[in-house]
Amino acid sequence: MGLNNYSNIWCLDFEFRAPDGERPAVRCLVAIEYHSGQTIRRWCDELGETPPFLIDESTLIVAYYASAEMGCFLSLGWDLPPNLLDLYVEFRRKHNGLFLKAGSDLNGALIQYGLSVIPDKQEMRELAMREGDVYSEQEKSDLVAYCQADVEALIHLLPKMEESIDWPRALVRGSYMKAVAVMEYNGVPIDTEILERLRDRWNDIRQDLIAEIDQDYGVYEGSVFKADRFEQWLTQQGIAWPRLESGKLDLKSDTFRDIAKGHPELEPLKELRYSLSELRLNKLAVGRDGRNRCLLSPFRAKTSRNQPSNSKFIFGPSAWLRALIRPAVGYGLAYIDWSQQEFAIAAVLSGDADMQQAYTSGDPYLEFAKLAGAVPPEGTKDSHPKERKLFKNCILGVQYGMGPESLAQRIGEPVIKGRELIQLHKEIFPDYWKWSQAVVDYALTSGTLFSTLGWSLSINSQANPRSLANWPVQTNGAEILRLAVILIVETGIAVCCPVHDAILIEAPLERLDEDIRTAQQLMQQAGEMILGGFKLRTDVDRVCYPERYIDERGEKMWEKMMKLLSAFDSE
DNA sequence: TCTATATCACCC
DNA sequence: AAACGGGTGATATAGA
Repeated sequence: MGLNNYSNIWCLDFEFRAPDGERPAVRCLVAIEYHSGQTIRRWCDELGETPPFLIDESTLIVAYYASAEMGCFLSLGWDLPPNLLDLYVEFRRKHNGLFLKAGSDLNGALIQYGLSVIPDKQEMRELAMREGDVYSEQEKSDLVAYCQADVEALIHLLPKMEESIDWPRALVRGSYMKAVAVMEYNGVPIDTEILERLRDRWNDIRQDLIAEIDQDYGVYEGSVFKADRFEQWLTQQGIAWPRLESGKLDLKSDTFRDIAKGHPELEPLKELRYSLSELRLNKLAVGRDGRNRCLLSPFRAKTSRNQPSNSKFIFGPSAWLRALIRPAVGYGLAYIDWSQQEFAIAAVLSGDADMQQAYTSGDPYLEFAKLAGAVPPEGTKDSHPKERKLFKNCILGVQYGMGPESLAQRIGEPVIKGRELIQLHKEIFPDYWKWSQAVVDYALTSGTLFSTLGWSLSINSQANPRSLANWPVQTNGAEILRLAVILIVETGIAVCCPVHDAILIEAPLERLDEDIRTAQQLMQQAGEMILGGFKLRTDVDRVCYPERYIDERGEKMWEKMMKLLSAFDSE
């Protein structure tokens, strides 16, 4: 397996315009065949219904950040190539965890391999991004030349990177980049009418909230919370307030919550600070067709997770804003997520049979509580909610390496309770703890961790052991997600986006349930592929037009905002 | 006055 | 030194 398996290797790059929320508008394409040097240069009006070169099973397409190029294929109505190698992804894989001064973009990779960089031409990028499609002959030729420089760089980079390409799994990652392009092309349907109203009334809502509540405090200057004014107010009221080590007031919402218990007069201010921190939707990237689209930034995180911009992506800001997600007429949506995915992954990777059994029981949190003797065998979620909550917090905390103090704080119990819970976890799932320690030891001695499908992490000596122990779990989770997305997109189901351990799909109402079933099967299958046959469960949130997607955590906030909005609009 | 840093809030 | 993993981003304040 390798480059010599292919009779044609086309390195290619497009220039295109893609404003926030819109699909790419192609400007031009340059492709160079690696062996022959055959060069194809095309302005968009010279591109037809199929690519200007043959793409078959013996062809390899090579690009840097290939989701962009695949997005251009989709815009042009072309079939996506069967074999795709993304040098960005392979570069990330090879250097993940290392500090790269020049970063991981194309120039960063060129520098890393001692190749000459491409001068950054701001004017060329602006030329590609220009509105409309009227270009002079000179401009066209300049932009094509700029595009060609990138492809020539790829031609030089490919042999330098050849040795470190992780065949054949690089092709799986390439397939994911195709699926990413499809998801970015699809996007998430948004209720643009309410979005516009919220945006228009943004400042009114802010000012209204502040004016109403701050009259009793006088701690805001315009819309800015001033720490020194708050300090004055505290002195007047004779309230002692905790400080950070730096000497500044500790203004965490948790601190507000704790103090407000003894000083209920703080309650409205606490609420106000919370509400204001939630007002964020000005950067949400919504196209003219009312769909949220943004770069999903695959493989950006150290764990290879996608890392879309939180402000552009509808799943980035707080959960109440997700009520803006609404299927179009005749359509439905389904948010399908794996149940307790990381618990299951840890159970399988560690080979801890009791953890696996706890997962298989259907409710690992309750099962843990039963194994610990805190809940009788016949107990249920409803009969023992408090116990279940404690053991749930313990499981979730342990996954991230939480200590007894933090756990105790989280569950609002004395430290001894936190210690007791973690001790129970150690006694009941000893194989997990052995494995977890072994991962850290291996990481620190070998200097590298690998996932099932070859994603890797280079480790330096000051690595955080909690981070190391969690890395295989999160990384294999990311791999399961990628496989599932590849499989689901390939069946033709419309996937809107991934959300770490979940996938949002869209379908005409008459096909929705069938697509949900298929997607769930494929999500289970993806889990089995990574976890040696272990079966992961999934949960579904199903929304049909004219409903909107409501995340229960944000329901109250959404209603509050809608109330404010209609109050303003009826004025 | 502008930028860097610290801190915080949110997501999975 | 801290003791909750992986992230992005807004904001207030300190510092150049």
